[in-house]
Amino acid sequence: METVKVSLKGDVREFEKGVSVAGIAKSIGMGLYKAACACRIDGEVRDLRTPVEKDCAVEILTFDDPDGKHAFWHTGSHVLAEAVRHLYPDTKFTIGPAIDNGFYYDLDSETVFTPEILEKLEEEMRAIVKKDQPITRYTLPRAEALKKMAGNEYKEELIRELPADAEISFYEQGDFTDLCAGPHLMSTGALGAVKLLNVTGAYWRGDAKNKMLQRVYGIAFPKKAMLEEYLTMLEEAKKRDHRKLGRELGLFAFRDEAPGFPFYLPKGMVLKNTLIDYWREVHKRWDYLEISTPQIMRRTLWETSGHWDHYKENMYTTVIDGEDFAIKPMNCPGSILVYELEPHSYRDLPLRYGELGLVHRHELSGALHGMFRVRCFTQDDAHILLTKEQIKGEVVRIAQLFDEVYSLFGLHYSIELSTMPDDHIGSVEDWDVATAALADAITSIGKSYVLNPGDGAFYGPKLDFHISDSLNRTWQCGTIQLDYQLPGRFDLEYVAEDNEKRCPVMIHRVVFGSIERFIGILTEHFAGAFPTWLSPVQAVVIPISEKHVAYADSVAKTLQAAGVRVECDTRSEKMGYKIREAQLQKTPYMLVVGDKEAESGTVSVRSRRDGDTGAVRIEDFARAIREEIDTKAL
RNA sequence: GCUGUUGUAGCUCAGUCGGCAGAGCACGUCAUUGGUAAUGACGAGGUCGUGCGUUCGAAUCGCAUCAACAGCUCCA
Repeated sequence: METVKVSLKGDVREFEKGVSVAGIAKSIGMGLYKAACACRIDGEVRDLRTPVEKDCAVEILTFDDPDGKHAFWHTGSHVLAEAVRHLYPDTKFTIGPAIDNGFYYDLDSETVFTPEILEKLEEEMRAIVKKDQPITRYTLPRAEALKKMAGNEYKEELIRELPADAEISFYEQGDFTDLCAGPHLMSTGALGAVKLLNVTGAYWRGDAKNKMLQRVYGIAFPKKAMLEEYLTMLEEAKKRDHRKLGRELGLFAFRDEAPGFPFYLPKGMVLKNTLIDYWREVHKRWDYLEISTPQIMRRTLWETSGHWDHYKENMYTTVIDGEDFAIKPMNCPGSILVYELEPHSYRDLPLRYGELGLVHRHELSGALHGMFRVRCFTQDDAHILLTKEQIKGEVVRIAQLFDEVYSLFGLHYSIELSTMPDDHIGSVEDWDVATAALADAITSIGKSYVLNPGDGAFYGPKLDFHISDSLNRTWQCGTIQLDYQLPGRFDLEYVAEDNEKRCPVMIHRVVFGSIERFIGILTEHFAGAFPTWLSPVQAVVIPISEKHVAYADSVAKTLQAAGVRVECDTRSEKMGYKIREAQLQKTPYMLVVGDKEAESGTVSVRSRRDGDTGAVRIEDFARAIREEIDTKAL
């Protein structure tokens, strides 16, 4: 008998050559076999059915491993497809992958998959899981694969894209067969608890020109309790939703009269202004010069910049004295006009123009999403003009500034490098150099990035800084965009050391992204309980009865004088009622004052986080909260 | 923009088969003056998103439209 040596977590065991990984798992124990979802052979994720033909290291992946989960959910999508096949046999299957949180299947069907139908499908899925059907894998050469999928133009298209000589793999369970690369579980019974979440539209191959399919989303777990825990987590996440909190906390609002255009309420305005104060402090320290450019500028400007050709769909336009003007969707051309006002020397570079620019963009109605995606927003923009030699150093400097800002809020971010899109201006060579410069700068400071091919701006590649919301969806906040095009289009110049005139490079960058999106992110990140320095109301004084109103007022005045945003709740309600309300408003400190406090010149401090923390002298409280605000403590 | 879903009081939501529009919270008045998450009584508040239609009669059925939500596409 020929054997192979298999290393399992450092433990080397011998098996018959050609043994499947499933067989190996079984030999270790039925528990592991049942929990196994996929495996890694010499570091590569594979199917449990893979025969082991040579000595190697094998790792059995369960649901606890991300790749194990992936296989688990991928099988979930096949079970969904089988259920659809049983109940709606005319449906054409397209693609059905696992995603970060579950799986989906894109279906082409005359039937509209309503929530009621999803329930029926879910029932059918449970029946399939209960039957514990074995899942088998086999391969076919292209011609036979095409024959097998005849009549399904989607699968045929996918098969034709594979190499002509490829052995094309299929997975089969019950009466359902799917073209699929795997890996998959060994049988449908392992799926445990399944749930279909919703149905949405999705274009075939992600192209809006193609037919829109129906995408059914689902999730599955090995145990029912895990599914319930997940659904509870989703409910909890909804409570952090900035749209809900924004209303409850009186921060911002939307009206039908202005879809996508936010209204800031008094408390939201305090938050916004506090962020802006902080932004000014940081940018002054990092040598930025603040400017402000007009809201509406002549069409010819946007023609020169290229926006009129490449961004017109998103621009609001108007006519002044019979001439076309555009409401700015971006701030860069304005900054360029400022740069042009006077000649510049290489000694002035990098020249950093900062601008809190209010921009308007006609976003598609379906894309609007609370403060995350609006049609009118303030970018904390900056345009930096510099020489090619200065690029790397400046990008490093910007990335450091970003890190300082995000760290202050305790935000985690991921970086994406977006490269040249189809619709672009400038030569491929320029794009290559610029893209490499960005990549180089990020790696040089020990950060890593994910490549996002073809997603750059039309004028240059960019580094995007993504931050997650309460549901783990990521939103682009910061961006650093390198631009070799605009300065040339405007014939910008600087006088170099050798007295020659040269054209500078431009960097566009935002840290918050937009104040609106950042406020949305912060609201969800803190679940509305902003750090004291950002809280619209930092402390509320609560007199126990009307007798104590005068003292409460004096406490409020003392704190006001110390620069604390304080309110005094003098309504004739019981203390418990006022505390409850202040707590629900996530006010950092509640200062309860009654006879004892009035006599001793103290306040009884209740923190929203730690509850009643006892009485302190008013001056001491003022000093402590001042310190907390000044250090911008989390 | 596309696909699906949802619009009833400021908020959260009931409203059965087409037959007088409902609750809790919030709001107002009055009483209560209190010690760390909701005091009590009374009161006011809605053209049921909007328009057109079907019907003796529409919150309820149909069509259109607006907005929101989930996702796709797009994007800070």
